[in-house]
Amino acid sequence: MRYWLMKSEPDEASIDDLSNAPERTLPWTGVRNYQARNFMRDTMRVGDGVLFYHSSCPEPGIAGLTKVVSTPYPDPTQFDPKSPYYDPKSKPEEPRWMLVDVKFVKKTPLISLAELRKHAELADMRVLAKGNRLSITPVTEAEWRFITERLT
DNA sequence: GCCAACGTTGGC
DNA sequence: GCCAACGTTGGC
Repeated sequence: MRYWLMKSEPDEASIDDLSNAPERTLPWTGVRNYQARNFMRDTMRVGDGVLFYHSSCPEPGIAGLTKVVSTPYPDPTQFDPKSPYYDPKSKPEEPRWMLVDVKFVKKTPLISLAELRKHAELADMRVLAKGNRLSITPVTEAEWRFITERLT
């Protein structure tokens, strides 16, 4: 069992959108970064815990707890010419972008970026590293426990 | 809107 | 394979 933090712009998919989705589950579409893709394709397992993070918004921070509920499969938006995530270089017989489904577990009071930065226990979190732009980052068990037991 | 940081592209 | 140019991310 591993732990992750996944960023989503709430304008596109917020924790409430996830909560209101059928089965409270959404496919994690739109990742177009190889490192983030590799995490979903190669390392994630069904049942992994996911911190759901709101980014590029007035109040960035952790907004809820979710979990991985599928094995990897091709992101359908890469083949849809009308999608902003369309990738003309990707072919169905050799899909470039893979994703997993993520399911709502619970909403948390928003744990802001500033709050996360206050705690020495979280100082090494990948998502807080200077210059980090990865939308999916690993979270250690200690970080997960600190956040889920102490900050929510 | 700014801009630092980073990933990708493409010419060579 | 190098690396400059360009595009994107994302907090502020």
